[in-house]
Amino acid sequence: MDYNYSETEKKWQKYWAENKIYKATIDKNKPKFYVLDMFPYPSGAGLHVGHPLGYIASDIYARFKRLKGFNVLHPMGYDAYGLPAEQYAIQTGQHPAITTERNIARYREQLDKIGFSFDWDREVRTCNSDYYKWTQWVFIKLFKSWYNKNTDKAETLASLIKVFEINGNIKIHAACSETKKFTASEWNAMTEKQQSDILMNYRLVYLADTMVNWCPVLGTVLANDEVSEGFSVRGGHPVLKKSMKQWSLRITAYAERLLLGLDEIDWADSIKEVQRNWIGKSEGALINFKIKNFDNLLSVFTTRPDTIFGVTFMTLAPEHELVSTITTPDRKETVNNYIKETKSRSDRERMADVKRITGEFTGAYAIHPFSGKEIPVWIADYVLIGYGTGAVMAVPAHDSRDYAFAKHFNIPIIEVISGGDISVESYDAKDGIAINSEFINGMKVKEAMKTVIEKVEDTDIGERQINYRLRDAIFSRQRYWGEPFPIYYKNGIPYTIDEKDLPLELPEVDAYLPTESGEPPLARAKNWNTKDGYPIECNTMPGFAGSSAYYLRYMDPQNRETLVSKEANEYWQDVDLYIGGAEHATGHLIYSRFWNKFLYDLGLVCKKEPFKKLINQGMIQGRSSFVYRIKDTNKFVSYNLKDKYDYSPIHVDVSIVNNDLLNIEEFKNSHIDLNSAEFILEDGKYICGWEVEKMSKSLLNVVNPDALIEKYGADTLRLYEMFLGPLEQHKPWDTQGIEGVFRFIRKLWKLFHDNNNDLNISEEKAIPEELKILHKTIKKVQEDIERFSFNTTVSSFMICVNELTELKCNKREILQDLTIIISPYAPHIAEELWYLLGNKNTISDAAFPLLNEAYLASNNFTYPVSFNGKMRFKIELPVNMSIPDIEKAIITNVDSQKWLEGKQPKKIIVVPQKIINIVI
RNA sequence: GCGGAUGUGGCGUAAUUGGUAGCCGCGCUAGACUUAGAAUCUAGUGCCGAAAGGUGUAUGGGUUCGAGUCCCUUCAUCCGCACCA
Repeated sequence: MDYNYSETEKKWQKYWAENKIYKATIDKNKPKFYVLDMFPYPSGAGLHVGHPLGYIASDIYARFKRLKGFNVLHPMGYDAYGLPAEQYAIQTGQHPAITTERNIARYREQLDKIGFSFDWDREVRTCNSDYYKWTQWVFIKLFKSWYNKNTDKAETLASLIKVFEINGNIKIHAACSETKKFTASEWNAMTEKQQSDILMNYRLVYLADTMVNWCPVLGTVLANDEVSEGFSVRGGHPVLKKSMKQWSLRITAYAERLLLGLDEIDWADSIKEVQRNWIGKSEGALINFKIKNFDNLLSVFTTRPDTIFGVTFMTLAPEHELVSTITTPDRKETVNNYIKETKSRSDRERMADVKRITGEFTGAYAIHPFSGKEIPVWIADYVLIGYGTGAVMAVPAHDSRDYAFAKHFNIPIIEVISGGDISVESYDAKDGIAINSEFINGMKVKEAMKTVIEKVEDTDIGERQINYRLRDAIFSRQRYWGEPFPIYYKNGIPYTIDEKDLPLELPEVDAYLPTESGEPPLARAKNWNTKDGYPIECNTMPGFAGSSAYYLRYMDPQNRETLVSKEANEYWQDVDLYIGGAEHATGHLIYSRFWNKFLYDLGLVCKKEPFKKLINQGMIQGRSSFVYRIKDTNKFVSYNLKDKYDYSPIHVDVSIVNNDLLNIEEFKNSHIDLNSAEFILEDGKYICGWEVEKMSKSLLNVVNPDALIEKYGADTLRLYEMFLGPLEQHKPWDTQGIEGVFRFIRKLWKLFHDNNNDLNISEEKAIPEELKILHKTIKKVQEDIERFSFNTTVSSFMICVNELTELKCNKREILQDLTIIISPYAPHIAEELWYLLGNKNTISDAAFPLLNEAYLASNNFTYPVSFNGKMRFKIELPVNMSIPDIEKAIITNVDSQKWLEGKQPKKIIVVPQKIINIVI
């Protein structure tokens, strides 16, 4: 009999839950620490071993911080709205709430078994009306706000209306959709509908006709981050571009602040880079070109104003509004045909075939603003209507796309920046001297840019401009299982539902499908009207709505008056450590930063950035096993013999493979066709091959944490997940290796117990050697955990226990501190040992032992001695020995003589307490 | 194409600041205990070599007394973005 993990773990989990050991309350005498996991979407498949990786890491960190005297907030909840439950509902008629509830129960059961220190009293579920009330509430705030570029923050719409009434929109500097200028009297004369339409251009959530990503299979529009290469990220269904009236989030107003904020937060460079990319800032100039014979101006955005004298043609997107106006009659037919052709090509086709160069001349000419030369105006699909002005000044000498186009259509190429060879390729680098460029000749690129922009502004033909790739986020979904919009329509004008009437609860419907007229499922709801009979919005909010402020709600989850109280927000402030997957880089992580900045502007939260430190845990990959079927037979050949046959590899369930050995009986029983299978064995065994793949049901390589907990206990699982390797790295799961950690747990137990499994603790004083082992471990563990190196701490625990076992150390003085430092990793066994040592409180209330460097000091140091950088032997010398003495000692040493071979060393390098290197 | 990350034994990995490459664990080999197995324990285990020794951190080069670590080159894998003007 040794350690009974199963009984012990259950006992302490019960104790922790019943005594609410992990309940967090505001305590101003203690510093706060907020550790957050990205809350899961509770899928029907339950957790596999990859899911809890991040939760275990954050739990260890949370428990560690608590031992270090912090007041730790460590909550958990569920991102409960989402497509899978709804798709399931469509198929089965089962209400998604029921499926979701069931999945949550299963998740909770699995999570509980792992022994997390979550404060479950703070649980949130995005689909609960007392939670989504606040999602709707923020929506209303966004609806009633506009972005003032002068103050660089969001303000309430009332302030905007006041300005309109006095000055119209002439002086307003706002983040807004394109709006005609109007005066105060014009404003005051407008109908309510007209005013509403104008205000829509300013609101931070707005209703507008937008080109959206329409996914016919899912029956809904999707945001840009939910689409990848023309397919939906969830489900992989084709996505089309379509113009529809949709709610959008004016996240572009915050582009610059979202970009700047990245410099203040401690996130991995890779993910910051992804966000910078997504925001896609480019600085340059907006320049207006006159068009020959027309009054219209053609404005283009360029990041290379320095190359303006190299413009030899202009290119418009085929959808550009000027195309129909300026195309000459003789070119009309050709141009129209080209437009028609481009329209028929989907985005996906366009992307797939980037190399194809197409375009047509419109017959019109633009006038160069400086040289006055005539420049032909073309249309081509390499220019995107959605970016900049949808038109470019083409400089073939210094832009590779323009170059390819010019070559293809035989348009002149003028070199204006020296440094490249434009007969071969375009010279795109921003490095060189301006030539053939009148007033900027001889200037370097940077100076030339500045000079041109100044001239452009002075002569009133354009202005300095910054562009962003970031688009406003489409915020409505034509689905059932999401937050209803707190919006109703009166005479076609959208109004918000009164805040005091929130939450607007999700209604029941008879089917989770669009109506026959194509309206979203909510249109099926009975009485989906206000009490005055006005129709309520039928779209629902997207997945990221509910996750955008959940970290705030955790601070004050039961508050019925507000999203988060000032007191709670000022105490918990922001998330100190956030752990989750990198797949949310451009979705959740950018939306919630936006959401937070908006709430900050309104004075509702005190921090500009929600997540101070972010760690993206790596993916746990599956280790698939294979058997090899000889073609056209029911015979299977063992791994090392397979090459003698013509075979095909077949996935086999990893649960019937142990250490690459196939359990033949279970394999035969796994399918009727295999009952009569024959095997070609090696040494009487069937050896399976293996490969690292994604962990997935279909590849038969899913490993379930419950089964491992059953067999080895939660502490072992926790330690092993950490032991696998660095948290941020992707790594394959190999169940085999867990045995080593399991042995370690039992070894730890044995330190405290005799051969009869009776507690056996000595009260004797520890010897220096034992103290050195302990304090070496304390030092290593606290250093490693602060740099999130969890795998190395597990090794140092093993080393520590190995060394103490060697010394047969069972002294309380050592073991009690060891129990504390190990408790964040293996909380159950630690709690049990703590209890057995006679402590009455929970180990979570213990203090992390203080490091005493004095125990680590040593009189001697064992120097590795190298000759020309190669280590040859070791020598133990006193640490206080002077360098000349060390040199003397080493030169006269017998071992040195052998390596010197009678030669005189050229040089001896002594790095005290590091190394000795002799150069010969 | 651009940007980012990674590359060390049969496998997962370690080496925090340029200072003993391979810690810890898996696996493997041999042995002990056992009727047998499991479990446990002991020893060994980068590669070549009987040994002495040589060699070795994706590749090739460089800096240095000394490089897995710094610089340059090439290659491979993964991720993100992709006509963004």
